[in-house]
Order: sequence, then structure tokens, then C-alpha cells
Amino acid sequence: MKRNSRLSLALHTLSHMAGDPNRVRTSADIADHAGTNPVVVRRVLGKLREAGLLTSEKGHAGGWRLAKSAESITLADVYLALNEQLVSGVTEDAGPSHCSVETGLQKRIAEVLEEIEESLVQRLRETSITDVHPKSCSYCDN
Amino acid sequence: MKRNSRLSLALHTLSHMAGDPNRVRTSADIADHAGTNPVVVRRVLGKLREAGLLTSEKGHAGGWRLAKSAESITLADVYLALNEQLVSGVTEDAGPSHCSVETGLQKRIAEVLEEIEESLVQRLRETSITDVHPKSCSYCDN
DNA sequence: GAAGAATGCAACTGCTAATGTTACGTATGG
DNA sequence: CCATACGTAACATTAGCAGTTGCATTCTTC
Repeated sequence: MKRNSRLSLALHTLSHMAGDPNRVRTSADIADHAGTNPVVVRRVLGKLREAGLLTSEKGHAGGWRLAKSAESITLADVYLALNEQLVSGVTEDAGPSHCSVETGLQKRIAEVLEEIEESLVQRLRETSITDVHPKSCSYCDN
Repeated sequence: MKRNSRLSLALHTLSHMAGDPNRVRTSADIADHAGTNPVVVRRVLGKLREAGLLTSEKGHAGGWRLAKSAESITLADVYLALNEQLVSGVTEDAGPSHCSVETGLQKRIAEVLEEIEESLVQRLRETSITDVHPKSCSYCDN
């Protein structure tokens, strides 16, 4: 895997779950499908659970499933749950500048980028995870 | 500095230039202001030059300046010049999957993310670099 | 209650991308 | 002809992230 695969992994998994909501999946199953490691899966899905998108159960018959209807889960929910901040995260350096003009400028840039970030989230809110799924998928229970 | 500082550096520099367009700045000057290295500055600004946003001149009185009016430069121009792909870049892993359902799903996810990316660019097009500048900046020639 | 199966979590490793740095070539102007 | 500045390549350093291992915990089933 590469780069920021967390969002990709999350969407991938949620899309599968949307296709067969009643099935309980273990992190090992999910990891196999995604070609990754169970611990990585738990790390990512754990965030989604904190956000109330998934539930997990320990023990013998445990595993993961959707905490609510697939239609009600938007890409914004996923994005925010993972703390992505793709846009506004670019200015996280800061560091006290010597020049007051510089700090004012950096502040202004941060403002603008947060505006952009906000409109990105608005856009993500328009798409449900059920839209991230091939129309005709007869094997979505795989 | 941290993470993806290229976009931040580019906006920072362009904002300064917008405040005093006639001044020619060396990469050393810019690096000092941004707290980074002249070579890094040239790398980033070089992309902006390729995109026709800046011009650079070698030699004794050389340096960088805007290639066109500040008002006509949008955040989308900068973003595209730097090849950022903040959103759609998250699926760059791919790798041939064994299962046709998987590949279909990945393709669909990529489609959706590219749609999102496109609307991000549309949003960026609405903001000029002159908007990324404190309203009252009497020291913008620093 | 013991065994097995699953998550939860912490620590560590290894890899990769990006930044930072050095060095040298090239062009320009005084 | 020399100082200055960009252009570029090569290398070093760093930060973030996926991957891995190990162990505790919880739940089901026998």
C-alpha cells in the first residue's frame, strides 16, 4: 500500500458493508480483502467506531458492522472521522515568526484554507457511501 | 517545516508579491522570509513559472516576479501548478487485484474522488491570491 | 471454568516521500 | 572578469505511515 490509504481503506470497507449490512466481518477478513494487516484495519475502523459509524464486538462471534443505515453515512462523516484535513492541514507548521506581518499573513492563509476545507466537507456531505458502489454488484457479499 | 509546505510556501510568496508587484525578489530573500532554503524555493516557484504565473531572471539583478496581474491568479492556478491532487491522490496505490469485484469497486471510488477533486478546484477558482492578504498591510514591501 | 476467537492497545520496525543541504554549472550585468 | 542569481543533480535528514509482534481483555462455546 501507499500514501494515505486510510480513507481508501475506510471507503472500501464501508462500501462492502453497505452491500451486505447484516454480515459481521472480522478485521482479519477485511484485511485479506484489502490486502493489508488486521491491526491496520482496527486502527482505521476504530476511528469510524468513535464517530458512531460502526460497531465492533469482541469475543468468539465478534467483528464489525454498520452502526446505522448505509444511506445515512456520507463521505463527510468518514472524512471527519479520520481527521483527514487534506486542505487546511498544509499550514500546520507555524512556529513563532519574528515579524508581525508574517504572522498576520500566515493567519490569513490559514483562514482561507479553512474556508476551502469547509466547502470540501460540504461537498462530501452530498455523497453517501451507497454511491460509492458499482450499480450492479451481484457479488457484494464476497 | 512540516508536511505539505509547498502550497503554503507558494501562497505565502505570491501574497507578498501581490502586495508589491514591481519588486524583484531573490530566492534567498524569499527563503529567509519563509524560514526555508533557497533551493526549496526554486523548486516550488519553478513549478509556478512552468504554469506561467511567475517569471525568473538569472544574473546580477535577477530574481522572481509575477508574470501577470495578481487579481488574475487564483488558488486553482497555484494548486494545479503544484500538481497537488490532495483528494484524488489517496487512491494512488492500486496494484492488480485478484478479484474483479475489487477492481470495480476501486475504480468507482477513484471516480467519486475525482469528482470531489474537481469540485475542490472549482471552489479554488473563486479565490484570487489578492484575497489571501491582510486587508491593511502597510508593510507588504518587507 | 477452560479453551478458543475476536478486539484493544502499545511498542517497535521498516519504508517512503518530502524537505533540507551541498555542490556545481550556466547565464547575466556591472 | 567577477559577483550574483537561477537551474539542477546528488545526497542527507526527517516525519509520517503501514506493517508487525506481543499481550491483555472480553466474549462464546464446550
